Amino acid sequence: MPDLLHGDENEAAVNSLRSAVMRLGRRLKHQRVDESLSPTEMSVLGTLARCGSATPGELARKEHVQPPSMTRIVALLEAKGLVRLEPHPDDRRQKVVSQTERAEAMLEESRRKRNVWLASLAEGLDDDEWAKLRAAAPVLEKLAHL
Amino acid sequence: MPDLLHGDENEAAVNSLRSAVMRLGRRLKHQRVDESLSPTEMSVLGTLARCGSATPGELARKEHVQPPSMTRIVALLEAKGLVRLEPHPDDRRQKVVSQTERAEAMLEESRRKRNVWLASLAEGLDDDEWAKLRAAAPVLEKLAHL
DNA sequence: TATTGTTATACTCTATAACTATA
DNA sequence: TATAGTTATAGAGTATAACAATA
Repeated sequence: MPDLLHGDENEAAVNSLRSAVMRLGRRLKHQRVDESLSPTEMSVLGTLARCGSATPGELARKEHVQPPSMTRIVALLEAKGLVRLEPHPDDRRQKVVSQTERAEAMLEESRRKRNVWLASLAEGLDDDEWAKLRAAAPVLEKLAHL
Repeated sequence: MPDLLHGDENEAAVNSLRSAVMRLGRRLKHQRVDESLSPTEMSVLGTLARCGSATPGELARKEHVQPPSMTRIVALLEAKGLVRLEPHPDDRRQKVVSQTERAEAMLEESRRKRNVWLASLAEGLDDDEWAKLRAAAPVLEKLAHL
């Protein structure tokens, strides 16, 4: 029984995590690397960069967004030339969304910009704190999908 | 030069963190412990529980929200009987916000409800992962305020 | 009949700008 | 003149409900 050992600590961690996630989320909203891209749009591009391509439904599930919201997001990305929509080979109801070359270039550029923010953060965190963040990052990702 | 040792890992962590924070934030929005309380309202109550009392301006800065937004949030909390507003002793422009007994009871109740969600999460994370979350939680809090 | 995606609509949260009162 | 808070308004992002097309 793993959690019984640290039940209270886990609960405290969840409280702390929730508060921190909400506040960090608001900060991240303001420090967009690209002014014209919302956090979710950015996240979708990141997913496509990792997975190659996906249907709108898959993207909606991954981003924890309802299908109509993803329809809108994909349409915005397409209008910006960052995403391509193609018919699904097997199922004519579905569509296949994939990133364009322009999206790849934009992600590279945004990575460069992110380093500026990263540098400013690095001044406030020590090695040990960074190590803890690196260790927790994959767990947070897992948590977001659990 | 601390960060040069793990510069790439830190950058990857930041990418991963941002994505995870945005997705987790959306999940948390949906799993409110109290349907009638927004995440920020909840966060404000948490802050008041920790700090005792604060002015609207202090709360706005802590939550990374603009003053007019905090005005609205405080008004909503007051209407729900969770917060009390009193005149500032030294400065008649300011106000002092503090939580009511009802807020304390509600926080206790919400803590109980949170355990349900916690229990479901515990099934998906092992001891090691929980340890990483516990270690990173204070760093995330710090990051949110940096 | 179930599922994928879309359209139309409304809501929640936050921001900006302009204003009031106090310092 | 500067600061704390408020009012009024607008905008971004998401949700729900109803619908179309395909399985």
